[in-house]
Amino acid sequence: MPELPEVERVRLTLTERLVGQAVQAVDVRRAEVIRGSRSPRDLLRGERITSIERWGKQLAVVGQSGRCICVHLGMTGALVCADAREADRPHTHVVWTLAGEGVLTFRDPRRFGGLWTFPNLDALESDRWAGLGEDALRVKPGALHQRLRGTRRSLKAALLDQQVVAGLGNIYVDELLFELGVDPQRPADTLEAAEVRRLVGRMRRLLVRAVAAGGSSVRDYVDGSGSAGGYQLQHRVYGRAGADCTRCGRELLSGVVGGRTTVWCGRCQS
DNA sequence: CACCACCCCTGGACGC
DNA sequence: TGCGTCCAGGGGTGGT
Repeated sequence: MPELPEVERVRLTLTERLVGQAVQAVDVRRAEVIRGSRSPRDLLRGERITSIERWGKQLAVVGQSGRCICVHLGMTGALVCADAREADRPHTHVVWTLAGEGVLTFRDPRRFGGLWTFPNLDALESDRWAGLGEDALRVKPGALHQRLRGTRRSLKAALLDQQVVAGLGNIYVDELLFELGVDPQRPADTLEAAEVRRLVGRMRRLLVRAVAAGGSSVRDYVDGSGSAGGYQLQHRVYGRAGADCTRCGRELLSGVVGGRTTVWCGRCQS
């Protein structure tokens, strides 16, 4: 579930709790979640954490040497900095013991997420993040228009594609298309420049509001301090198939678009 | 290029 | 109570 707003909440909460802390020990309980070197040094043992970065739905925990760990939360991943009891929770695959007190844990029941280690942030950016589109909070209308023009897929499928723009998932694409009043099946290459400008503006507003509300906790998302978000209470379409459109009252439709369950209003989005 | 089926994996909801 | 089935959607892959 973690999309840009949730991952940004993790970044903000971990920045508060983790930056400046030193990693004393690393316990890898399930090695296959680490794609890349498993050397304790590469997992930041003995390092002080200097920053937490984000690109789209991915995070980087950066150490003083420049070494970094890229974290992708997948569907059910959580990166939590809390007291040592956090390490006892099921599906906790990696535990970093911090020098002061407390631990950082990577937990992921479904294991769609994972960790990638890099010698420095430049290597992460060039080897892994270079394949992503621009971050959804930073992309400019011109650049996005360029990408959308190049594909005949549905707008929904294009916006879900992390190579087009990084950070949106099923929840926020559906919410955004409702805000825009645009049919999810509309071909991406039919949007005009003015429409893309409006899309970028609404996308930014939607994401900023979702971050401010703590992100969406639909099932099990929690931030870097273990707290759930509240934006799920403001969803207009996601998870509301069959309910009434908040704008016109008509029953919301549900179907598969871009390979994903999609909810929209047949009247407001046509 | 676009779409599809299928894969990774677990938990929760639901029907009987 | 418990069991089977389906679904959730972050990704990837290989075939049509």
